[in-house]
Amino acid sequence: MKLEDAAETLAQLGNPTRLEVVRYLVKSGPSGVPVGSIQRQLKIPASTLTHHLKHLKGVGLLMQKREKTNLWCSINFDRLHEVSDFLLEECCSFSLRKSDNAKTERDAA
Amino acid sequence: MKLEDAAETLAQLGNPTRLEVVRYLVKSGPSGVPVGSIQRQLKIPASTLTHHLKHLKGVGLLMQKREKTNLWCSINFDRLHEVSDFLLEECCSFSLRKSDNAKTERDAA
DNA sequence: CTATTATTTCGATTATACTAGAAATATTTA
DNA sequence: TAAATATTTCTAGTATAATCGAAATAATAG
Repeated sequence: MKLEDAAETLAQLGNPTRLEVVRYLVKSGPSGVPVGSIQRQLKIPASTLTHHLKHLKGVGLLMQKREKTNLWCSINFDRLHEVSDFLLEECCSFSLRKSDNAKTERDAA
Repeated sequence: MKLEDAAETLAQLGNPTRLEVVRYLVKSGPSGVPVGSIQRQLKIPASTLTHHLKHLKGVGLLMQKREKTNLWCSINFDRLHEVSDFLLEECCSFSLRKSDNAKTERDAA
C-alpha cells in the first residue's frame, strides 16, 4: 500500500462521525445495512451521512449495493486490514533488525 | 480505547507528511532520532516539522527526550498497536458471531 | 562572551473539511 | 397517477489544518 493512499484512508477514518459509521458497519458484518438504518441508529442527518459515506467509498472502505429502494452498505474488511498492516509494517519485526539503528544515529551526531 | 481518541489519533496519522515521519520513526526503532535528522532525511522545513511533531506528541504517538542540544524522537509502539487494534476490534472474530446480523437486518426492513 | 547548531514561536496565506437544512430525485406500492 | 419512503444534491456558514519564511530562543563549545 502506498503511503499516500494509506494517509488518505487514515484521514477518512480520523473523523469521529465516520469512525462511528465504520465501527457500526464492522459490527454489522459482511451482509451490511441500509443507509437509512445507519442514519436512524447513529442519529446522523441524512445529508451528513451521505457525505461521509461518499468519503468512505472514495478510499475503498465502503461497498454498496442496491436492493429495491435500499442501498446496502458494508465494510471492505480487506481494505481495513491493509491500512492496519501499513501501520505495523515494520514495527513488529523490529527487534530482529536493531543494527539498522547505527546508520540513523551516525547521521544525527 | 475510546472512539474519540481513536479518531483523533487516526486523523493525525492521516496527514501524508506526518505519516512519513511516523514511518521513519518506526524504522528508526526504540532508540529514536533527533528532530534535525528527520528534517534533513525527509526534507521537511523545520517549522513545519515542529508543527507536526507537536500533533503526534499530542495524541501520544511520539515520545521525546533531550540529550544535549538534540531532541530525540521515538515512536510509541504501544500507542500504534492500540489504534490498529481499535480498527480490527470486532472484525476478525466476526465469523463466530454471524447471528448478530439478524437484528440489523430486521431493523432495515 | 561569541559563535554555532538545534529547535520553536510567530504570523500570514491558502486550502480544505464538517455540518445540516431545504429541495430534488429515485423507487416502490396502492 | 398519487403517496410514501429512501437517498442525494445544492448551498452556505463555520471552523480547522497545512504550509513555511523570518525571527526568536535554547544549549553547547571555544
